[in-house]
Amino acid sequence: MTARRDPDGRREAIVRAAVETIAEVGLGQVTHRRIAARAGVPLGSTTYYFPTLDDLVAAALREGTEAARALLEDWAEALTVSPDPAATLVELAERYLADWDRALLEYELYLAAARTPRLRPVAALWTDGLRGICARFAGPARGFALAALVDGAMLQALVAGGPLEAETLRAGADALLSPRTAAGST
Amino acid sequence: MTARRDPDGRREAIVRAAVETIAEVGLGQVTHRRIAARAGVPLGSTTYYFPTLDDLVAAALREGTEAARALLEDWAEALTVSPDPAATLVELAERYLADWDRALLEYELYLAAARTPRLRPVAALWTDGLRGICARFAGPARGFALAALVDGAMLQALVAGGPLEAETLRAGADALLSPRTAAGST
DNA sequence: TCTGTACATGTACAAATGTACATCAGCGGG
DNA sequence: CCCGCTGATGTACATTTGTACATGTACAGA
Repeated sequence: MTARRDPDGRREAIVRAAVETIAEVGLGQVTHRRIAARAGVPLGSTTYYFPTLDDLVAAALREGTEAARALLEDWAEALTVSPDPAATLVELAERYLADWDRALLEYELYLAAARTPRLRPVAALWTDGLRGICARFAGPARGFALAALVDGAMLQALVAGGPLEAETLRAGADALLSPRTAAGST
Repeated sequence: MTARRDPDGRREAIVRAAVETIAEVGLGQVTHRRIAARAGVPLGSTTYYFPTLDDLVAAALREGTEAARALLEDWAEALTVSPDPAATLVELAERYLADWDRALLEYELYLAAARTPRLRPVAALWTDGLRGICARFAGPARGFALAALVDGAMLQALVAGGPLEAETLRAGADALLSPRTAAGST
């Protein structure tokens, strides 16, 4: 049975393949041919749906990041009902990092955004989301610090090629979430 | 006056050009030709001194990171004599980030190390150095958290394309360096 | 059934790239 | 000055890549 036409589905399959390809080989090694092969479509399809490779990559980064950001809603909920937000935050970060590809994609996006201003709104999907959540529990300044800590701790785990250092993040979260000033401080 | 032979100097010039090229265009767009042009040497020189582009890139990453790590000794000294280590740390991070290229190189290295285990020892030059210093002031767990916070805060500044958020880092450093448990806690 | 439009494909091509290496140049010692 | 070794150069080449597009196919409406 020959597949029926499904332009939307095909376009999405290409974007999904691009997400996976970026995670696997990094932005610098992404090619049309790699994406096409991964999506199981002919080479010409990638340029049919996207004018340039940059456009395809941008679409992939956006899609990957939107998926990650959607997770943050679960984070917010889990932290809200948790009797121990610091411990919960550690668990959430560990779980996030368990999907290595997703984490790599995030940092690929960060580095790309550092060089390419038009990607910054995409990167902000995650950073602003995370910061917003952390600020809800620790106030603005400490909350933003907590978000930076989470990002930094996960990055360091990636660099070391190992798991998140739970005690490190736990100690930091404890300090930043300590009841001393979190709720009422400016 | 024709330049005399200086193989060591030439090799270093190539590595230096590679460092600058990586910072400028990112690891994914680094080419022999770009490095050679930047170093002001003929194309063949890059392959004369380095068997592969990967070897040249690795040498550049190492050199760039060693230079950055050497700065950490200044950090240690400044923090030691400072009456307000948190404020000093913020200043040091701000100054580090003022050299945008250097900061970009660091994160390029991080991301590369996440994918390429043989680069991890190079990345560890910075992460271990920073962690060691922070641990000296905040103890192991909180010190490691502080190091992650510094890395995360700088990364977020790069992503946003703006300056370091001093208040954020300041708030985090204050919390992690608070006298409550820093000196004696395990 | 025919037709026009949209979807899809695979080829072609110019440009770029890493690498290899034949050849040339510099230099020091005899 | 000559020679051999080391340093240096620029060309060549096979491969890869992004992009363009002619051609073919699918499909809905008349």
